Amino acid sequence: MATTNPSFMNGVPELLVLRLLRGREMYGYEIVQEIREETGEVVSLGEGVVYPVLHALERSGAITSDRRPVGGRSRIYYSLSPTGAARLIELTGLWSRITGAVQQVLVGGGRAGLV
Amino acid sequence: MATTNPSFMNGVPELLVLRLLRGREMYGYEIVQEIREETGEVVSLGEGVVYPVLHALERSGAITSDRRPVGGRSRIYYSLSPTGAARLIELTGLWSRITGAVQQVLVGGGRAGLV
DNA sequence: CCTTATACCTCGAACTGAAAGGTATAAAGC
DNA sequence: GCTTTATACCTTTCAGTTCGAGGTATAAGG
Repeated sequence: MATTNPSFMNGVPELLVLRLLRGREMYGYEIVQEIREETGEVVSLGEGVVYPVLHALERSGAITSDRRPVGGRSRIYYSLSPTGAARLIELTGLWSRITGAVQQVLVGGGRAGLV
Repeated sequence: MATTNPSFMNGVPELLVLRLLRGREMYGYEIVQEIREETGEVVSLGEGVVYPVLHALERSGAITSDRRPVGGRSRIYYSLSPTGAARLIELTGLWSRITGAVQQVLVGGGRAGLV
């Protein structure tokens, strides 16, 4: 089943967000910075990417939100739900298969019938 | 045109095509099938993706074409130019950095201050 | 005060890549 | 002889993502 439709390389922002939320609950602004930092700025998703992803994930039940005032300011903390954990596993596997496939071509040369 | 940000995850078709052409000259139809085969159908780029990529690469001087009749039918063989070889190196490095960065987040957990 | 940092948000533009369709020849099947 | 299948090229249209820019509001620092 060669997953065709959605542009085979997409959903990386979703994957990253889910993965970060696996460890602890976080709020949007924090996620934006965390991705930037942890990837050494190689991947830098803006708020215009992260917030919509968060909203879509919440709508689909993958994460839950909890609005909390912190020092006078208001933050929305998101946590991973079981659904989200499953989705994370799914996306991680997909990512792994795709990068593996690309790597296969990159190394290629004369694929010595491994598999 | 001001090269907007090309979505950090793009250009994989271009990368794959360039890589395949590194080994030998190939024609479009062949490239389509080769990608399908070599990735075990995980990545399956249609002709609607490959042909435009080939044309863009030729326009940019990364590859050259040579139309040849083979058994009554006409094929356009493409070869990598020095420019294309450089582009391949560039894209390979980019791909490597990006997948590395994503991996960094995926493994993450407690990045022990490496850098 | 006024700028900077935090923290949220949305919309429009841009770009990809997917699908589908279109042409033409050769070979194989009926 | 005719039709289907495989080869081989190509383009256009469409949908989905991501990006950038902009917009609101509070708190803190100069």
